[in-house]
Amino acid sequence: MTLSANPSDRALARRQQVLDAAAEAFRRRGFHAASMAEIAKTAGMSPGHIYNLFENKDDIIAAIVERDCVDLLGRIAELQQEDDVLNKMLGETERAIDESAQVADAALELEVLAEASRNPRLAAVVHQAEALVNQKAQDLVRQSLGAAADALPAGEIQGRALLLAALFNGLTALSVRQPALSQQVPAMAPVMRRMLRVLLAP
Amino acid sequence: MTLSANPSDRALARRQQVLDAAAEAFRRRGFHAASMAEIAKTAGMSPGHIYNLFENKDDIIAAIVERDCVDLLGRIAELQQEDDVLNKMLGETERAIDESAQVADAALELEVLAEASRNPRLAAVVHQAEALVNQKAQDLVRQSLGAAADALPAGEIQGRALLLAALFNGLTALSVRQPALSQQVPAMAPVMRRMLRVLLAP
Amino acid sequence: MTLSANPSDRALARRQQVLDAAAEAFRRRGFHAASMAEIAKTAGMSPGHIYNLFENKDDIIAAIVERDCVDLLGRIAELQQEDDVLNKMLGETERAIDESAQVADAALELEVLAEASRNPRLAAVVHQAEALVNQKAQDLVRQSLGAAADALPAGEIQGRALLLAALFNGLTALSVRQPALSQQVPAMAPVMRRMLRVLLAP
Amino acid sequence: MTLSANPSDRALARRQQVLDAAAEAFRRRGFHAASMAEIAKTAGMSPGHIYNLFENKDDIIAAIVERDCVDLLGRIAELQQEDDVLNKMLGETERAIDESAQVADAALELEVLAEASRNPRLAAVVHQAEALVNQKAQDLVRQSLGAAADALPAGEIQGRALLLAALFNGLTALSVRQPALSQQVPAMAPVMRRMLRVLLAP
DNA sequence: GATGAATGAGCCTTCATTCAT
DNA sequence: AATGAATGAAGGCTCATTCAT
Repeated sequence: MTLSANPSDRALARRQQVLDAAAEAFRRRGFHAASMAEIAKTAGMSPGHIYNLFENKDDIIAAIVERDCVDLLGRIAELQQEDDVLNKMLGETERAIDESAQVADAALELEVLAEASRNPRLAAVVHQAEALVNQKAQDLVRQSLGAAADALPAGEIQGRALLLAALFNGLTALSVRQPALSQQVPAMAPVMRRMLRVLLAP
Repeated sequence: MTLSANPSDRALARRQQVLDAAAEAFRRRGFHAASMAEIAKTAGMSPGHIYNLFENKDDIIAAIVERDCVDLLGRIAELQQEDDVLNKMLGETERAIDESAQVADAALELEVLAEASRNPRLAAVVHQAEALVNQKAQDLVRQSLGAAADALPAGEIQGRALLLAALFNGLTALSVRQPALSQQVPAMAPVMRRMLRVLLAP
Repeated sequence: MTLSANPSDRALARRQQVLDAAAEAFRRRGFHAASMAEIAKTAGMSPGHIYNLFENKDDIIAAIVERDCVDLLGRIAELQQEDDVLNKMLGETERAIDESAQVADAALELEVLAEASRNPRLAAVVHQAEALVNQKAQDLVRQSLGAAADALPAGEIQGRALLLAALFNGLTALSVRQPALSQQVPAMAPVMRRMLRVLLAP
Repeated sequence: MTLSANPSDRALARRQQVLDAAAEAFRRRGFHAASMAEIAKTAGMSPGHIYNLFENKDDIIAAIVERDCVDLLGRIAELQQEDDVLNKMLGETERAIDESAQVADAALELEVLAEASRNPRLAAVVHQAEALVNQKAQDLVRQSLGAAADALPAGEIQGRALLLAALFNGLTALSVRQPALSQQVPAMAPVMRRMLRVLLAP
């Protein structure tokens, strides 16, 4: 008996290596331009072995999306720990804008979406992830509204949650269009705060 | 001597054929997966001839971006003809959301952005287009604010213009994430109207 | 009636334009890399029209070889005007070496030979040209030997003529191998003179 | 574990297969007309795999030149083993002429030179090879001259070595121009012997 | 588990050549 | 005589994927 984890754990760790390597390669080169050879090299294993861990290249990107989704859910959950969600977000507006506008991540995110609009396998993963995120976003809005939530017309919560998502997705897209969006954060922050109030205040 | 247009016009028409074919192919398959052969076939010409009209594949997508940019500028200009920009937009909110959320266009738009984040040639075109659009967006905000525009702190106009852009870009991205976003338009519209007021009202 | 020459003359002049343009393009880029489009542009006419003057690309290079052959025959003929061929050549050894070692021309000449070893049409032209040149070379050797020529064994004249040709062809080839052969002319000239004596003196 | 050689040896053997196949294809079709597909088929592997062994098509021809250079150096070294270099060469004149005049090899050699005059990568290889060969040729001349070598003016050795190279290069070129040069060997041999004496005797 | 040699389909691009005008 | 738009075959090269070891 060795000290090493069981086979499944070992495989899981190997998968993580691949996901890390792939995420970096995809970010740097894009999904199509990143080669399996490059990923394998970065991950410190042979190209052939990747196929023992993942079905194919698509499978890797699907796994990355799933992992990123878990991250996002975690961050939403953290936010929900706060007593006053709105004020927490108002206090972190600058940071939140800046994070959404990181071009490096933006590229991968946009490419994933573009790819998902054609690749059913990836679409399924994205839709499932979005369903979870949207659910949490609605929870967040409801929590932020407090008692006032119950008085709202049907669909109001969902409308707010969707536009909240749109706003942050939009910053990601805009970060590619605007070469230096992060320098515009001071201009955007006050307006952003007003919009967050529209979305999260009763 | 014929009645036909001059050579330059002919070439221009041929270029349009290619752009139409390419836009469709890119939408259907993605930029990388769409082959020049496929584009040529759809455009009704030989692959070789495309290279008499465009430098290469990149050049085609750059031209598509430029064409789309002109379209968008035109639509903004139309909006500026209105006396009351804000009310015009409030009246067309549903239609505007729906248009931003057309998945077919979304795919191409997102892929262009993803590609631009790595391809300098395309990045230049996207940035230049965005500069024009952003200028027009600021004009629009200023016009909508009327006299109140002058009293605002520096950056306020730009902040509003940017978040206006982000909002619509975000709907585009979200349309891929949410399989049936167009069915959520009724839920989003009222919230959207409040956000537009934040962005366009004094 | 115009002042222009008759149609045939006009065509001949047009052909010369093409040959000049092609020779330059071939020298600069090589036979295969030089495109008909480039030649047409340099020649100041359309690609299509070249095909009214020449059968195809091979035909152009064949015509160039023929023209160069005429040049060479002319230079040999000039030399034959001299009373004392050997001394004339000994006096011009440096210049002769240098001329054979012009890399720019060398490239085309070598490429023509390489091409001729596979292309029967071109081979025919090269062989015919060589037959003429070799005949003249033998005449030159015989003239240089004077009365002593008659006493020589059969084949001696031909042997000398062939090695004379080999020597100059060899300088052409060597000029590509040796990056700065022209700087070696002073070292080669004295040896070259001794070799010329072996070939041209009784 | 097998008895097979280590991976590097295997790759080396595969490279040789490619070089053999490519040399044949280049000879038969020329460098530009020979396709990678043809080379791959002859070499008994897929086109793709060639790119695991060589960077690209240029790299293959460079390797062929290097291999031929090693061959030539070997043959010169053999000659240097002889006590009396000059007499050895005089005894083998016919064979030497015939070997230089093999049209099949000639085509490849000439094409390499033509290509080298435009392709810097190949030029570097050719120049480096020539530097080695020229060095050996000078050694050979010096050895053949014996003690007399020291009394000669500067540059004399180099001049002889260069013209020795030119002579054999010239036979190669001439073999393409003269359809049946090998039948002229008897005519050339006596003259050639006199020239070798000029180059190698004190 | 792990390697990396090997495959082969497919892509972008070039270019000699043709032909309607 | 002259144009230049148009063709289409072919080429070099890449890369996801497989498989013997």
